[in-house]
Amino acid sequence: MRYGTDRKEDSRRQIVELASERLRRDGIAGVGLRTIMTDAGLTHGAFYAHFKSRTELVAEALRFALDQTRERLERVAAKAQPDDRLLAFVTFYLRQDHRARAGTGCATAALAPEIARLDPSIQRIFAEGLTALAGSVAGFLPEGGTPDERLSRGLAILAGLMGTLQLARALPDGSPSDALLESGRASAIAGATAPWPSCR
Amino acid sequence: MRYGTDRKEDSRRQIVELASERLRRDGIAGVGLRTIMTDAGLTHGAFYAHFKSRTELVAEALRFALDQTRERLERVAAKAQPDDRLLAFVTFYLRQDHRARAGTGCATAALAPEIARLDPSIQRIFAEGLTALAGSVAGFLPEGGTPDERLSRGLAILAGLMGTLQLARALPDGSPSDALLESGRASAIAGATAPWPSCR
DNA sequence: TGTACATCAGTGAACGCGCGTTCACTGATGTAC
DNA sequence: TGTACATCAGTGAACGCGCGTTCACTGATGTAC
Repeated sequence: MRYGTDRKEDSRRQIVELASERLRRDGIAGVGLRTIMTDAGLTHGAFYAHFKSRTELVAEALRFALDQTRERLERVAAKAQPDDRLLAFVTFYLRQDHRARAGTGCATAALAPEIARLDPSIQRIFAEGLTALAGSVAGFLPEGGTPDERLSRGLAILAGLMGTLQLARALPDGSPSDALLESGRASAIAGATAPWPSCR
Repeated sequence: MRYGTDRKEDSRRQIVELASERLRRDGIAGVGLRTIMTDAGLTHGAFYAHFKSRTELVAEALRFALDQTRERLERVAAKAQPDDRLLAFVTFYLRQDHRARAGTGCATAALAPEIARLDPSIQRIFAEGLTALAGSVAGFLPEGGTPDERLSRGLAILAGLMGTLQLARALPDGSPSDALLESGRASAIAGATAPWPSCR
């Protein structure tokens, strides 16, 4: 080993982490390798010492973004009393700060439509991350229902929160966007606590 | 006038329409002018006889896509009895066919995250189309609430449907994706009919 | 401790390619007589 | 009705640029003695 023993691994980890931020902020089709490498304080030529292709980086960065998303929401919920976890999570998710910072925020909200257009290897990573995320949300729900029902409801709640956040981001900052965050919170709580699916 | 009197206008309309389909299918950052012009049976050089820039086309195609989305959902709802309109709309929205064909489907589901990254002139068009769309959805709701409350609820329902459709598209076709469409329908109906926001 | 050497993460020029955009030209059409 | 002309929607080569990718090279570092 020349250089510090972990130097290469540190660089690689940095690239993945900064790429995950860029992908979420600018879109997968919207960032180039030069931008990401510059973020990491390197030149673009060094890229292929770490990854065999852009696709490989996208896959790793997506996995990182999904893991980070789940860790953060679990950490927020863990700080609340069991009965308040769902509320804490929803409040955390539909915050102005989350609206403003897509780069470090929910990976599904930033990337879902784009994922559907990419190749199956990427979609598989997304599906895994999404299922794990929905499982976490399911853990915040009041008791009741089969595991499958709980997971379904977790996914549905996540879909609603994600859609609300996306629309709030697309609207210009201001009261309509703020009101949407507010009504999204109420709607998510209502959807999570309403009897279901018998309510139909 | 040489050529048929409407020839140029016909071409322009065709370009906008086909562009709106491509944008929804491949993403705004994912399509080039050559692809769109080839779709229209023309060569790329003709583009600037119709539009002053790519951005101008994106703006018009987005407007078209949003209008088409709203017209279709209103047409579907209009065919149902007043009390069944919401259900007809939700069922129409979360169909396998809609999941499969993003190009002719809901513009917000295909493009929301990307819109948030584009310039304000595009965001303004999106905000107008989205408000009109939410207004239509509000029209399908049971009576009650102020106009503002109804619009908020329309937006929240749309956000949930849109998010659900995006996630269903990102998952591989199959039973988890089908189940998500199903649970999204139940969740939307529940959210629309539940007392709200007092339910909180 | 000091010097010669081997390693290899990172550099930066270069590749072919597709992008948005420009422009001199073509050729199908309608008009004038 | 037939011919000469004017129009202009559309053609396709060319522009500079940034992309993903490759590769010969550099120079900071650790090792050997």
